[in-house]
Amino acid sequence: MGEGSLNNFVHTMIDEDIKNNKYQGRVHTRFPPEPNGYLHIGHAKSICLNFGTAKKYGGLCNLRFDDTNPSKEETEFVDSIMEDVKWLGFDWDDRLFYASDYFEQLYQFAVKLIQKGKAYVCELSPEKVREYRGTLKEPGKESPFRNRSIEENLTLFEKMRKGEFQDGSKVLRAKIDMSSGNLNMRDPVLYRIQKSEHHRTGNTWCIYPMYDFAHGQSDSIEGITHSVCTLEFEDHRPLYEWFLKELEIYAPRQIEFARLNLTYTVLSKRKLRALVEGKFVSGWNDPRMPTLSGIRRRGYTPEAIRNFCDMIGVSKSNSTVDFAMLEYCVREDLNKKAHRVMAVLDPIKVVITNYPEGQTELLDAENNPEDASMGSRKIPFSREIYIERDDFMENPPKKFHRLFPGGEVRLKFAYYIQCQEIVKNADGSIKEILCTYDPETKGGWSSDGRKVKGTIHWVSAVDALKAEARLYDLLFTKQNPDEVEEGKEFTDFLNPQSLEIKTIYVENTLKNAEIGQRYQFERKAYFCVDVESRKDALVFNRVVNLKDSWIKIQGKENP
RNA sequence: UGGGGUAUCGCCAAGCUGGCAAGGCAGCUGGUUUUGGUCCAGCCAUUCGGAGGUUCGAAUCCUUCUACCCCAGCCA
Repeated sequence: MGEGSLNNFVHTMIDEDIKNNKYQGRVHTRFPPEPNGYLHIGHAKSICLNFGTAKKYGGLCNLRFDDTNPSKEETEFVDSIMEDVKWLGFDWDDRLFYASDYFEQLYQFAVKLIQKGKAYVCELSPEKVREYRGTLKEPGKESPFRNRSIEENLTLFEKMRKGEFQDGSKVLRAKIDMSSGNLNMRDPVLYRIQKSEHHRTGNTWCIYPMYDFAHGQSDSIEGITHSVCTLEFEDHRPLYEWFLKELEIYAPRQIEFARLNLTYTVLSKRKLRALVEGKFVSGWNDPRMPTLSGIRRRGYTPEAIRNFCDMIGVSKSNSTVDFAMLEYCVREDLNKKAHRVMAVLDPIKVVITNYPEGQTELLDAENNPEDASMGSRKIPFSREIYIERDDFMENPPKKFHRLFPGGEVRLKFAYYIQCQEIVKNADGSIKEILCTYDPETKGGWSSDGRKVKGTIHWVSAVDALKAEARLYDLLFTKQNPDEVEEGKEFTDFLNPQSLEIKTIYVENTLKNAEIGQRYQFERKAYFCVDVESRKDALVFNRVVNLKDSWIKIQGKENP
């Protein structure tokens, strides 16, 4: 949907509407978040669908905050939502709206309904309302206040607005059908009394419209053609349509699609909030969170997210997307964009015994083999270097083509080295590895046609910079953390290894790495400079590992 | 017999005017490679939740059964 190129059932419906000249060929959507939390990857699906659809059809998409419940909504959230939508790459131009913009209009709509004898003020307590509503299988009972006169309803409703009644003492209800199989049609509440301050209208109102009474009418006022929402609103559609019909106003078409579910994570505001409030993560923007702010900090790109939304499609079946698909999307994007750089995450020292002591030379290293225009850099090489601990094995298995006693490997961009000796500590662990290099192989090429099986990465010990690496992994150990047995909570399945902090060595060209910059640490993973990073204390977040087929081979050889 | 939905490869998902199952992810085989990365080539549903039926022919139409999801907030 980033390009609006893929088709889906929503587009099929729009195509029909266009063919039938419904809405005169217009396409106008909206993204309607409630500002009561941070946006997550599931919202990205909706954003891409709504803005993407508008783009595809040359239409418009509004950003509208559904702020009808003052007790839950805050300005902090509207700010973060706007930031996230922009970051994702979408623009609402001058069409920023709030349901609260329409409070007066909505009030007048309610008055109209009362005048038509289609709404009444009900004084049943919340408990009684529930009781009278009936159950899923049994019809409800009519409220004793259902047949008040229009005049009395008008007076009472006006007094509600004036603040003459206590919170919860009265509500305005639609008069529809207490025996409907669809509970939403059993005289739904339109307005409740809530004397709390609204983030935008302050204290000018003490009655607030319910979602059902605000959403469709807001869509109508804005001239929305296709009101796309998630599946759970499917049984609200008859009500959505009932209001527009009774109010005799322009009617958009509501279309429902399946919300996103992702393996190994949770995507409900309630649970995400619980993770933040329970300090299981550092905040809404913790790089392990599926929030857009978390994902952004982690190092995901908007392009990768948009591509992901294109890839997963849009349908009505309740599905759970494999987290691997998201990871595929970032790798694909970062492979093209990220500078390659060398970093050793788990160092072991190698001394090149025949290399002159105290000497340092600069070697050429290309920044991205996928894109020559990204140029090259100079990296320092010296007598002592660090290599990755698992790039050396004293007793290598078959097919291990890295460094081992007597073996020769290529140090990427540098020289061929051969392992001569292992120096151990008193406890038997390896202290350092002594190697010799072949001066004729500078740059990593040999003129005699000799072949080496492996190429490994390294950093010059004296030149390397120490840095902090935050290695993130899946937040949960369970594919579906929402599915918990009796007595357990979703937080019981948090992955204790979701964050590992290490001190690593990186090549000194990273000295001026800027916050938000993404790199590929050769042969390891993509990393992104964290917001907490400083010049003298670099911090890198692991975005995602590179694919590693060696672990597969290893598993097969040594089961 | 509450109402509303959904069922196509391990995971997403096309297909819906009936004509003989796209694509992606994952996986598997090979090839290229100064990243065991990328890239390239090949493989991966005789079958479309089950059972009947209509038809020369059905994932697509009809009947019926089954499974799963959503709804009893003065939340959205």
